[in-house]
Formats: sequence, structure tokens, C-alpha cells
Amino acid sequence: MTIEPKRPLTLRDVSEASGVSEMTVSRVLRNRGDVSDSTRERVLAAAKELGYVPNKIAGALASSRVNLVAVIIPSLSNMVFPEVLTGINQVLEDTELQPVVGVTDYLPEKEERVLYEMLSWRPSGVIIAGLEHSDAAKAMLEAVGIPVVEIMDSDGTPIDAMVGISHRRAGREMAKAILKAGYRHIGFMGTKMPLDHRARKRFEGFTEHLAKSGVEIEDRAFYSGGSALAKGREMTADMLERSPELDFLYYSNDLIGAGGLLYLIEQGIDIPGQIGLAGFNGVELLQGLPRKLATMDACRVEIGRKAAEIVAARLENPEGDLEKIVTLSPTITYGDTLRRR
Amino acid sequence: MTIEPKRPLTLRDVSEASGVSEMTVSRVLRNRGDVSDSTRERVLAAAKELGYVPNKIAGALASSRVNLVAVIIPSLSNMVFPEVLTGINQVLEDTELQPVVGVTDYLPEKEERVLYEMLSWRPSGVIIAGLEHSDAAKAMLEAVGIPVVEIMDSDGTPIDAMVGISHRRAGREMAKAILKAGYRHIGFMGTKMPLDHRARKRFEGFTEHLAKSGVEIEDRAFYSGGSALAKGREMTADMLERSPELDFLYYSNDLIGAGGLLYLIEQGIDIPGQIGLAGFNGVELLQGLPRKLATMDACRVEIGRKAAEIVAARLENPEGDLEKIVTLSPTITYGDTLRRR
DNA sequence: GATGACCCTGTTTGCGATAACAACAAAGCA
DNA sequence: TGCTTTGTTGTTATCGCAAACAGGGTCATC
Repeated sequence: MTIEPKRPLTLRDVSEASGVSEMTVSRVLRNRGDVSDSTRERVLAAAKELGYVPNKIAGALASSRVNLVAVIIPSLSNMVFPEVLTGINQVLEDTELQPVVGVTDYLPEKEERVLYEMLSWRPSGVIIAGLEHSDAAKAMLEAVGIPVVEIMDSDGTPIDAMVGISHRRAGREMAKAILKAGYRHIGFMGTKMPLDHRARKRFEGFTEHLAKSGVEIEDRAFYSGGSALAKGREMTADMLERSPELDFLYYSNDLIGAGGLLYLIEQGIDIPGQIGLAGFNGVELLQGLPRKLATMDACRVEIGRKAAEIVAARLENPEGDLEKIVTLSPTITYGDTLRRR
Repeated sequence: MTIEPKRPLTLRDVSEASGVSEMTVSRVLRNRGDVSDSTRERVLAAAKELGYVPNKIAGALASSRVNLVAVIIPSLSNMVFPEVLTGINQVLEDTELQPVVGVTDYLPEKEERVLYEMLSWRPSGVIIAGLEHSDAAKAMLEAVGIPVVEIMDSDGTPIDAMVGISHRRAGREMAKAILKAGYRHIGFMGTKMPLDHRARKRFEGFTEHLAKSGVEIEDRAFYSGGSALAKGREMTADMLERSPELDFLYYSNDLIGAGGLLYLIEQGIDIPGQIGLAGFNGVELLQGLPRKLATMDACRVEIGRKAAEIVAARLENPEGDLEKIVTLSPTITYGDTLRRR
């Protein structure tokens, strides 16, 4: 095919091969400005022949335009975030923009490092999970001068724009539904994650609403690591042994909820009569369980889409004052594990 | 804090603020070369005060060194690939290198586009899933002059290096185990994915080994889209209605296998006596199921780690002739759904 | 006190592209 | 014919940083 080049190819190589100036080559490859058809063809042929790949680093430096959008999320193994990415991708695919993902593992220091690293590539926008950041991270985001969209959560004040649901409210609503259904002895299971602010807020909203009705959580358990499904089983077994009077179990995510559900089914316990169950997130997985776990949709794909739309729109038209705060409404799915009264 | 700058900060700003040359600032921020402690402190203070974030675009152009490793995978929603990324991350975290992920959706054209896009940022290495690529993609990878590691699959010839398992062999071994256990009437269920070469190879290996013993798959079904767990249920129900004589069901992935398992348990069918089951992948999820599905580990994290190690080592020492082909051995887990004879 | 060996800092140059402007030819019009 | 207009191509400067080299101090050594 082509002779292996030791020195990486530049515009100059293409320019020499096609007998026009570098500038003209650049114009052809970017489809910008007028170039005659004959030269265009010649240039394209030469570029293809050589196997030239433009150097975006140089291009970005010269034009001070970078088509990257930094996307900063806590984890990839959570099912939740890949779905958000899907939404972001769907929207950005129709634009010049390209998402670049950074993972923080729920650690503020790592978030700070990842953010710093990403900003050093001068992206055109930032989509970042959560409203809680270190002071340094906040300072960077405030000073960065590009669209910043904080996602997933709407309980707080965004630096710039925000797309999410109210996890406090999600907790409250679930509490409301549970009480309305007549359950009174409630246990809670969740991840041991002091840094998962959204889980914390759901829990707070949940307990606050219960408190208003004079109900308190009677048992709780937290786990970390391991297979969520298996943990859900174990914790459920343990908790019911410890607190047999419980008539409802609220799980901080659907996976441990599913584990609990499978366990209870095996035990032959009457669901939702004797014990009710609910999780959080609306993961697709649940569709295949013997019974559908009650849950609350977190609008994940939609959050991704909306966030990407905001970034794209802001870059398209920096003046237009777009919606800066989008609060989506999660809806309860009662499934087969939370009775309706 | 700091006055909002309209013009982005550069080394020059820090240099002026701290009264030294840009070069000295650069040296301080990169920890390179000798700088006196007093200047170092002054510079760091100024940089922090201003909120300076280095411009890697300019840095990369000047030094022609880019600390990025392109990672190209078909999907993020598959559980498999996030785990590979975890392995890659684990290794790269101890280096200067940073993974950048591109997703191809199993489409060769998209793979080509994503690869082109990533190469235009001049990464230091490429980790790409699969051995099958379009001609153009292959040409790019051959000419790129940086370490290229093809992962997941070892049934073929790599462009440069390769880390994976033999999916043909994985299929064969499962067939062997199934036959050895005495099952003879075998059904297969998988994704309708002409472009998932690894699933195809597993299937081929599987049927070839069966054929050697004069056994043929008696029924098969393929799905696309939707919740894998739910599909596993449906397809299993349909298949058993259609072909009640089957005594073994082989699933192309654990999720649909789990769906089938749940269905059969509900039906009160004797597993693995009346019907045996097996999936593929060893997903963590399975730990929480009522019975453990037989499966075969795909060594996902390990593949990621190894691939990253190869890239890192090659960049560290371009001369050293490292192992270029790493074939990991998946092991069968019999679980509770494949009897051992 | 001259010589070299550091240490520390500054100057110059160039990475590979694009923006902005300049130039030149052909064509249109008065 | 002379002038503008339009379409096409080239020239120059620059983007922000780092490599390479060039200096000016300080110190020890002979």
C-alpha cells in the first residue's frame, strides 16, 4: 500500500504530494472556503494515498477550538452511568462534539484530579455528575468559561446549569407511597457510601417524610463491595432474622432489591402482603425477574440527552439564554412488590 | 477569590505574576530540571492564585508527547467492557498515561470513524477490541507507529500485540463438558449479532465439537434489543414449548442464561437433572441467583490489565521485545446447572 | 585569581495547524 | 479599455508550550 513513514505525516507532506499549498490542503480537508473541484480531488487523493490523519492537537492550538466535551462520572460499573453516557452520545452524535469520559470512583480528590486533567485539554464543555465538589473543583468550574452542566441531582444550586431529579423528593415520594399502602415497620438497606450524595439525599428525604408521620426506620444495614445481588440476599436474610417484625424493605438500589426479592420468593414469603419491597433506579434488568420490584425511575438516558443538548445549544449560540435548570420527575413503578391502596 | 479572566490564562500570566520566565514556570509545573526552592514556591503560589491550568494541547504539540491511550470497544452497556476498562485503569493509574474511550456499537464503519478521530489526537498507544477491522482501520493501525494491542480474542493474527482468550476453544470446551455430562439434545440461544465475532466464534467452536461426536444443535434462537434477562425467559419458554425433548440449553451470555434459569426454576423443572444450562462470561451478578449458572470466565479484568501493561511497557522501553501474544485460559464454572459426571 | 563544575534562569526556535490577509486570474460591466 | 467582482490559491503570523542551547552567578580547586 503505502510506504511506512518513520516521520509522522503532516499537511506539508500532503501539500507536496498534491502540489498545492498547505493552506489549500487544510481547506479541502475541513471543507472550508472555496476550492476548485479539480484541486479538491487531487488533494483528497493524495491524502488518502498517504494515509494522512490530521493532527487535531495542532489544529486545536491554532484555532483554539476543541470539539471535546468532558464527562465526569463516579463509576462505570453502576449501570446508571453507562446509560447516561448513552443519552449524551445520542445527542452529540449529531454534532461535531465528542464526549471524553473521566471516572472519579466517588472520590472528591480524584474528581479534582480528573477535572484538572480534562480541563487541561481545553474542552468546549463539561458535564459532571453531582452538585458536590471540592472547593478547588468548584473554583475551576466557575472560572473555566465554558458551559458546565451538573447532572443527576437537582437538590442544590448549580455552578452553571443543572439537569437531574430531586433525590430528596424521590425518597419522600417512596416513603409516601409506602405509608399510604399501610406499611409501618420499615427496614432500609443501602451501600456504605458516605460520598454518594444522591443516595444520602434519598435516604434523608425518605426518613424525613416517615418522621412526619411518626414512623421511624426500625432497622438498617449497609454494605460495600461484592455482588450487589448476593449482598441483597444476605442482608435481607440477616435483617429479617434480626427484625422479624418488619413489613417493608426499602433498598437504595434495584440490584440489592432484586437480591432481596429472590430470597423472599424462595422463602415463600407473601409479597407484597406480608412484606413489601422497593428499590431505586428502574434498571432494565428487573424486567426479567419473577416479580417486578417496585422502583423509581431515575431518568438516566433523559438526563444525559438533556445535558448534552444544553451544552450543544450553548456552544451553538452562546448568547441565547437557555434553560439552566432542568428538573425531571421520576415516577414510581409499583410493580408486584408494593401494594396499592 | 480570583478575578474572572476573560482571556484564558497562559504560562505568560503566571510568569508575569511570579516575576520569572515562562520557561521557569514550565519547569516548576512539570517538576523537570533544577529550580531553586524559593522560585518554585513563588511560581506555585502564583499559579494557584491565578487558578492556572496548563494547556496540554500546546504542551503536546511542543513536546510531541501525548499521554493518552486510545481504548476502542464495542459497547458500554455490556458489563463486559466496563470491567475491561477497570483493568486498564488499574494499571494506567500508576503511570502518566490516561485512557480515552471510544465506543463503536459493533459497527465497523463506526469503529473506523472512532479510530480516525482518536488517532488524530496522536495518542501514545491503542487498545482495541477484536481482531476484525475494516481494511482502512487495519491500514491505519499498521501505519500508526505506536503500540497497538488487540484484545478479547486470540483466534487470529494481531496487527501488533494481542491479549485475549480463544472463543473457539471456549465454545469447544463447553461442548465437551456438556457431552461428557451426558446431555445430547442441545438448544442454543444468543444475540442476533452478525458483527459480534467473538460470539460467532464461540458458537462455531461449540457446534464443531458437537459435530465431532455426531451431535447437532436441535434448536436455536436469537434475539436483539430489550432486557436480556426478560429475553432469556421468553426465549426459553418458547424454545421448550417448541422442542420439549431438549435436555440442555447453551446461552451466549450469562444474562439471558439467568433469565432462562429463573424461568425453569419457576416451572419446577429439575436442574441439572432434566435440563442443564450454561452461559458465558462469569458475570458477578450470577452470585446472587437462587442457583449458580454454569459459565465460563472471560478473564475480563485480566485482559484489561495485561493490555495496559503491554502498552505501558512498550512506551517505557520501545526496544525490549515483549510478549506480543497473551492467551488467557478461561475456566469452566460448573455451578449448579451442569452436572459433573 | 583563573578554571572548571555546578546550579539556576533566560532566549530562541519550532511543533503542525488555522486565521487573516494578500495576490492573482478570469469574468462581468460600463 | 479600465474597473470592480468573484473565485481560487498563497503568504505570514500566531496559538501556548517545551527542547535545546546560552548565559550568569557561586563555589571549590589548584
